[in-house]
Amino acid sequence: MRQTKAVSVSQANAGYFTEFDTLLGRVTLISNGAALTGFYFSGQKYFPTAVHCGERNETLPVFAQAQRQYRQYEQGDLREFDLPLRLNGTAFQQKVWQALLTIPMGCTLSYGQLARAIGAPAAVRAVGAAVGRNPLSVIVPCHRVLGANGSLTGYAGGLSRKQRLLELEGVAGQKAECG
Amino acid sequence: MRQTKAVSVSQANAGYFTEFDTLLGRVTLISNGAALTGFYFSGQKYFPTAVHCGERNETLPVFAQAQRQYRQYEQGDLREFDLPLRLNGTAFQQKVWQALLTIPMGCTLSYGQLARAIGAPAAVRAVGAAVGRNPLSVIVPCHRVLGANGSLTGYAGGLSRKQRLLELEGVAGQKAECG
DNA sequence: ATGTTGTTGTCCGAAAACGGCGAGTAATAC
DNA sequence: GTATTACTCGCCGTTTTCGGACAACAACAT
Repeated sequence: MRQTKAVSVSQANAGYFTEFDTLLGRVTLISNGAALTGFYFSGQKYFPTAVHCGERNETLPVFAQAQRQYRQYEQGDLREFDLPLRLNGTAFQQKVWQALLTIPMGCTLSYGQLARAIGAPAAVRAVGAAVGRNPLSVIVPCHRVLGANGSLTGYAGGLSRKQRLLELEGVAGQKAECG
Repeated sequence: MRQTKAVSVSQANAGYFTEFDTLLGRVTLISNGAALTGFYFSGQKYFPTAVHCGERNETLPVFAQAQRQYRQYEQGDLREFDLPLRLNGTAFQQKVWQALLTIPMGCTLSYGQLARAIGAPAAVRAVGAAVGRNPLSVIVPCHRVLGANGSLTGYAGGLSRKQRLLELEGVAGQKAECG
């Protein structure tokens, strides 16, 4: 009677979640109670399994805060999110996501530039993978990363969302490297 | 720069813990907030890493309840614990631990008997391993399992503790199978 | 444009190692 | 002759390790 995999520690789940609707579709927010740990568009790739989402919670301050700021962002009235975040991931992923946080609105970067920025110039594909696993869409602006030739390449939430986010930020599709 | 293992989900920790002293040394209790999930003697093997313990909490009802009952047990005034428990483990481990819960105070069983009891008569060593990983010392009475020849064999909290627990329960070291 | 190749972190499955045993056999102790 | 001890080997779930496949790239060749 061999077992498939084993739940091992299991420790129930990580916290709370809520949902709200945006111009780009329904969004699920996830939190550990204090910081925001997830921002996923509906149907998004790598969406965490239910067990990681925890229980629904409509009163968490960080959720209200995130929604408020997202509304402003959506209207073009917010250029930078200011929220308690918690990025759960490997050391490599953390480095990549931290680097993403430094890309200002309206600017873009290529995967290669990003790789060089974190000191792993050859790990370009690995960077691509890490960018794809970004748990905080929009807030950690992985949509500001384009191919070296300016192509959209990919987006866990779908390329059309990436396109619209960039338009919203005033990037018409081509590269817009800043500094 | 290969990485060792990756924290992957991590999801912070599982809940709360507290500590108290007993005749057999300091004990750490762990809980998810509702049920008791851990009872570990200080220095015990397989003690969960800090990340699983959560934050200190001195007011949790289940902690008070557990300490009260343990005091009574320690004095020989309690023959059976009555607490909300939560056993986190693989399916196999759960079966083993559940079986342990049915061994009455003052009785013992061998690893082989235990294996047969859960319907896996050949999985004797696996049973031994599972018994060793028991997260709720004393409460899930893994100390009541002896070798087929009545020897103490092993105990995550140290053989002397196993010995003393058995003495407390009126088992003088030899087998005391009940039924 | 299209195809090919180099690179590297992560995921996943397979395989091996590891025990809180126990039964059976062989080697001693009376 | 019994009775103990010592050793060997099979058992099986879990944990660790290891190797291969994959990918939101980029540079180069054609």
